[in-house]
Amino acid sequence: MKSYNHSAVEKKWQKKWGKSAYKTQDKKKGAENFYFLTEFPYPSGNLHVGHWYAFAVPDILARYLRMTGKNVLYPIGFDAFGLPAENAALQHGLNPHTWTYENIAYMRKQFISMGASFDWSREITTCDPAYYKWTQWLFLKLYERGLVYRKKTEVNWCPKDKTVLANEQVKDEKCERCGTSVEKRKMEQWNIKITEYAERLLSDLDVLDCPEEIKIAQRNWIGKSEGAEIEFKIHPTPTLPKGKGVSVKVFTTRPDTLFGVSFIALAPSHPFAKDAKNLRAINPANNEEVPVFVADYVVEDYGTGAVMGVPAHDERDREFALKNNIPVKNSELAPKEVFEKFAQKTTTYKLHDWVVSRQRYWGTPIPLIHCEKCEYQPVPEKDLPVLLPPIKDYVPTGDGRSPLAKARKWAEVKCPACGGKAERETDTLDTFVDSSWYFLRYTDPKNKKEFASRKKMGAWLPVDFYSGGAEHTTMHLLYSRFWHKALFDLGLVSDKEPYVRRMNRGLILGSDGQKMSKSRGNVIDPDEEVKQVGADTVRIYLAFIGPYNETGSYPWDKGGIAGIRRFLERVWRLQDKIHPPPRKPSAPPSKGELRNSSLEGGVSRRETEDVLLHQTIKKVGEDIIAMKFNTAISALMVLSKAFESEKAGAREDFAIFLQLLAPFAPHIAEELWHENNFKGSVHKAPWPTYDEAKTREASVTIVIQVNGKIRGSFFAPRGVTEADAFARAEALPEAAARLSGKQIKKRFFVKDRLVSFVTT
RNA sequence: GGGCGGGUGGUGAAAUGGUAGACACGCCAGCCUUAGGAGCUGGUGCCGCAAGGCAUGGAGGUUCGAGUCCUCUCCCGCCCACCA
Repeated sequence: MKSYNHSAVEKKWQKKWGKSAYKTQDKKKGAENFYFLTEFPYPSGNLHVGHWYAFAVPDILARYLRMTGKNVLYPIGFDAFGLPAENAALQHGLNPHTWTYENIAYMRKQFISMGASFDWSREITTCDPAYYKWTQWLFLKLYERGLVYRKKTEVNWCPKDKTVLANEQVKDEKCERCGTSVEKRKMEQWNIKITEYAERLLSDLDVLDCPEEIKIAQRNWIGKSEGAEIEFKIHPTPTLPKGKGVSVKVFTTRPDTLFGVSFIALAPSHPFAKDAKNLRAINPANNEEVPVFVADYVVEDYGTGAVMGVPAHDERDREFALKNNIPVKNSELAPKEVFEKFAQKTTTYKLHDWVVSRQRYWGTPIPLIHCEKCEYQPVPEKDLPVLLPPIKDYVPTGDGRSPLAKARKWAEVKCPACGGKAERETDTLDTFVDSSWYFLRYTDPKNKKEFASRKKMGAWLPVDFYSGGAEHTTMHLLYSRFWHKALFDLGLVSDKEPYVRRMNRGLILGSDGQKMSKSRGNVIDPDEEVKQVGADTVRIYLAFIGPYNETGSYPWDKGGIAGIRRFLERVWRLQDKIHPPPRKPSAPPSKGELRNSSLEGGVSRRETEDVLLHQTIKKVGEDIIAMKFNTAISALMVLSKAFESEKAGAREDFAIFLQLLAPFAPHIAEELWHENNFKGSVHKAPWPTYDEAKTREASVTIVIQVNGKIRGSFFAPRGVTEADAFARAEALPEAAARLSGKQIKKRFFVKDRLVSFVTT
């Protein structure tokens, strides 16, 4: 027999499958559609182990679903706009476009080396004008509906480089490039009214099938809080506008502490902040005058940007009061009838509107035109897409605008409304906009007339299962849910929620248990691992490392991967044992079985094997669906060991084993399938079925407990009666010794499992 | 400070309230050998010669029976943070 040459096997099948083997039709006779989505990657340069974890492991589920008869859409694409491309341009003089597309080409090859069953005919790239035309179109739909508005928002500003900085460009409040302290600066930005959907985003979480922790994270992010606004009249002072009705509204969740108020605190940006020193506020409940302060701890855009200071009840209020020699009023709580007179019930959310303007080059151009006379006008649909113009100088402008503002020819246009002189918006869109609708495009990626046709979307949406990283639980997941709801209201999609089921995967750490990073020197290069042990081994290793359905973190272990390789070597050698049909009479029982069941139940070896086979088919299928690949693989290992111990294995059993292995190790399974003359492709073979009755052994082990301690066990036929079990147990010497001379007060019987005695 | 996850052998981990540690790594012993970091067999939670006892971060509780349920507490990780 040939030895297991993983690279020959993998290359051979990857070549045979090519790019079209997993091309998905919108309809397949007799097969139900299943849309299985994984978050698409940013084309950062090359695949790291995290990519393998994100794409190769879910591929197990995609392949399994296909074998169970589902018509599975498992697409791939690239979230290709973003800052790193622009940084590469600035630092190394590369063109962001070239940089991005070269990365994509390289990563595509790596994805193929994974043996992932992506439908490459549906590949999408968000920086492709054919894609971002529709990002712009959808953005304008939201604009027309009044969901997009302009507002002054704080940005990070580097005074030396005279540029806006992204959060990730700010390290310890200093500019990453020059080390200058970053300032906060207010700039006009485009905002999307996600807060208008806060209530629906909250309530529709109930229908989402995902772990409770994801729902909780979203609820907390939305941060609904029931509270009250209370108006404090301001004692007139010369500096404030004259006239009656000058007052400060505070927001509180504890209006009942109104009697304990000893000061008012304003956010530094509050309109009265400048005059705070001279102001006195009047508590409406008791007409007491209290001082007004400005305090850093009051958040400007939460509540009303002003709080009532109750040092007796609030830790931060107390701290502030102590520092400023404000008296602490040990209060009495106000009765409901009293505070309700002054407190206006309100609901606030922590969720902020979504700032989508970016002063960046490498993003989707915002399709708006500014005219002196007509203000902002949308770019007419016939002029979409607004193409990103090629430029040579990616250095940001000194006034905080995107480098695009330097492309004068591109920026200067006629106003679509009045035909007068006008200028394009030169900011680009946050890349979270691009990724808020990408899964819609996968259903109809080549459509030139629509972002996706109703019919195609109808075939696949909503997404049946969405797998991704925990870091996207709040931002991306919430943005895309919002976007979908907005499109639903516009009548553009048919579902209120984009995803039916969502799961977060864990994290792969370096072998030192630390997060993988170049600076720590613990980065694993998947290409190198694939070269040494093969893609199948790396796939199974990652799936085996820990439960995929939990957000734990698992260190990469060199020894562990060698163990998986050993497993596949053993699988390879199993073919030596294959015996052609008809089945041989059963072989003599092994030691293990003597210990187990054959003495008691009188079962033959063949029956015992059947039980294990049926148990394994059941377990592997159930575990794959639950994304518990680690225990599925363990079951396959157990089955392979059982086959190994046989002198000659049945051909049909080996076929079943290969079918079970196929989703995990697609190449070796296909090779062995082919080499042993099974028909067609193992990946087109149906998933093996099991007989529930045959998953149960004929004999069971009954455990004996006396006063809560385990004192022994015995074999009995399955279904043994309560009376028989007690009689057998009491007769057993180890139990009898504990029971003699005592009175049995209580007996418990758990069918096919346990008897328990309680004595005096 | 808030929220959310976790604490089980030397390690990654298993375990519908019913024999804790499946499977795998590592380690130990032996076999084989073309002397390889290969393969095979057996062993491997802790204490103990044994009988037996003790073990799922710690302390209580419920139960015939708790890793699993309840209360308190300590520690670790992640996310958000002067969010009233």
